[in-house]
Amino acid sequence: MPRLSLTQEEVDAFRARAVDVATGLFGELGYRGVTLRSLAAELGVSPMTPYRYFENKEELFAMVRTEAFRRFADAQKEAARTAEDPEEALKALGMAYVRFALEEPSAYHIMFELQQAPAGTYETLEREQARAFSYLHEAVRRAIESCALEGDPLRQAHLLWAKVHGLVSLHLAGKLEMGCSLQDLLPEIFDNARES
Amino acid sequence: MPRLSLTQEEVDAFRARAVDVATGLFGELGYRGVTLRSLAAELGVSPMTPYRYFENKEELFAMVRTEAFRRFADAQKEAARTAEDPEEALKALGMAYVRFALEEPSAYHIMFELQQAPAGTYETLEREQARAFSYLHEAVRRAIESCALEGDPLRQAHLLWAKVHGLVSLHLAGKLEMGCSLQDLLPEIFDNARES
DNA sequence: AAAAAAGAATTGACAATGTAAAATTTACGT
DNA sequence: ACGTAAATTTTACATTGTCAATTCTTTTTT
Repeated sequence: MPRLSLTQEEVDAFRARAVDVATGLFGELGYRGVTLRSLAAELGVSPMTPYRYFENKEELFAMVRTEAFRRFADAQKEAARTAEDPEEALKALGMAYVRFALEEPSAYHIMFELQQAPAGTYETLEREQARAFSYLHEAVRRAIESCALEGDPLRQAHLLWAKVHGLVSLHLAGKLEMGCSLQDLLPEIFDNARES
Repeated sequence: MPRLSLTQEEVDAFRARAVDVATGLFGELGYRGVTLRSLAAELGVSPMTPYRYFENKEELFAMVRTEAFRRFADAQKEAARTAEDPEEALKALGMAYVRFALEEPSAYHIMFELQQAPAGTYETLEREQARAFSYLHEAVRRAIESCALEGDPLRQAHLLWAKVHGLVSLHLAGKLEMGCSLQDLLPEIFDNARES
């Protein structure tokens, strides 16, 4: 009886390469702008080959988003790890958040695209999303514990997230150009956070 | 020389009806989910008829967004008009903002979709977007003038907008379900605003 | 009132896409 | 070497956006 010719490593390698290329394409051209044929061409394989590694375009897209969230979550994790006291941690997380959004705007676009697949469709994606938020949640919890912040941790974490995300969204949507840049507004958010 | 058979009113009427139907479809199914054929069927005309009234699908979509922004801007305008003092105005604008997002979530989705056409493509759309923001901007200006708020008007207006938009986005993306609802978080934002 | 003219609507057609199914190639165990 | 099953490619098709040709309507001109 013959064996598999594709090892798990090979499968993973192809997927990783495809996701990598697709990340650029999706970010640049949007979901509609990417065709599986062009992706296949970019990868140097025939049009149907990706279907051996991805269920369909939707799943490929989900994987691209998942990877983006993974990178983002890793950056958050690192920021949280580096900081010493809770207050520093919050600032570091905010900086890391914005840095990611500015360095990978297309990834950020894709991550927070409002048109979502019905919840529960892609577990890994949702797990990475949750993980990305967890570091902020934890940092806020500690900040409150050490009295650098007040209120309910989850609530305050959401508020902070909302503020930064809102700001970044408006910035990326080009709505902050009128003399008001992200850099200008960011500190205000952190200063604000301390006193509520 | 022969005359037009279609009066401007008839053209506008068809466009309005098409935009109305399309609003529901786009909101429910997303851009990809809507086909001009299905829209035409819904309107009871042949597949190509919409092309007499819209350049293409993209323009139809832009018109749908424009109308959504117009409704939103009108709601903001009304909220600003009703309020007596500047502080009330701010609160009223925030309430109106959230009310619109909750009552027309699909419109809100479409309005703030991150995948944008290159700026300058649809003037009317951009004009309505700017108008939607202008009422908040003006209210903040007055609040600062009457010392209910401090700082630079444009800056503070952007901050407020970012906060509310961020919160609403997270809510609509289903990211605030964990015991933290929009209703809970909203007041915090307004309280916060007064002290920066 | 009939014909002409041009606008409006429909129909037909085509290229691009997602993807299913068939056909082919490749690689491994015997 | 050879058979077998996996991997890939090739074919094929339905759906879409949209152009072009055709038909239908309405209005002006004679």
